[in-house]
Amino acid sequence: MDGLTINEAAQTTGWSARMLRYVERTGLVTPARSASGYRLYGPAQLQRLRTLKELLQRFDLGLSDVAFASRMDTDDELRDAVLSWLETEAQRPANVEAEDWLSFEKAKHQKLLAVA
Amino acid sequence: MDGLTINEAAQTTGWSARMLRYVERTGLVTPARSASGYRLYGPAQLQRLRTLKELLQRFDLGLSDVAFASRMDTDDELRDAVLSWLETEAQRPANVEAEDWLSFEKAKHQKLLAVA
DNA sequence: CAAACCTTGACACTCTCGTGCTAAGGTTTG
DNA sequence: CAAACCTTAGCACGAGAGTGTCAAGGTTTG
Repeated sequence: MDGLTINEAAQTTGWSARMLRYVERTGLVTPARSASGYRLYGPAQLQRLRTLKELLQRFDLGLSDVAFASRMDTDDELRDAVLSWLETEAQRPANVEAEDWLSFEKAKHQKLLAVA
Repeated sequence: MDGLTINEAAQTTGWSARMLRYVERTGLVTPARSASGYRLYGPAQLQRLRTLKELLQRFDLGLSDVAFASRMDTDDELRDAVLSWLETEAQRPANVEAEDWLSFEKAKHQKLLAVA
């Protein structure tokens, strides 16, 4: 059998076996499987698990954060949408298009009488 | 007073006043304040709130996801660390450095007798 | 074959997120 | 000045993240 079983992997990586299964569910580190279904962790996975642990601790992240980053990394549409939202400078009420000012004044003066 | 108050902003954007305060806490949309402390939403903030809502619904994201993306966008160290973790091809136990194979075989054979 | 290990499933508990609502106390405005 | 609105603080609650542990049933191996 080629690879460490879950408890062995747990001990060399510092994760608990329970968490290894959980990490697998998040899709971040997926071990191979033996014919009978045993999880088999190879060197690549082990390294990945160790660095992942470091990453999470260093920046106080959650697995879901990294999972989200991964999603953004592969889903172009998502990444573009998020980045473009972030890039539209927010804190500058100075340079906004006329159209915006219009609806703004409208709302401000009508005081929302015609809110959709 | 220049800007919509929280309840007015809530109605034009579709968020609840409660959520507007919450969104503010996440740091994603911060309104100005009047002398006496009232939140004042300008056109830029209102637009930002509307598009944020759209973004969340379109991709089924949480505010925390966008907040995290924002953090990655501004924190170079974090972004680099996360991206480099994601970029190290995981599922290829084939091309791993010798050093890795070494510690791997070691662990595999010693069966973790010397785990720290 | 029996001990040691693995698998999935599920109960449980702590935290955070996302929301609503109420309370006590200032601010604005007709 | 009184009604209407704002502020922060806090209780509450369902949902999901993160983890442990136990149960029932296969697998591996000395």
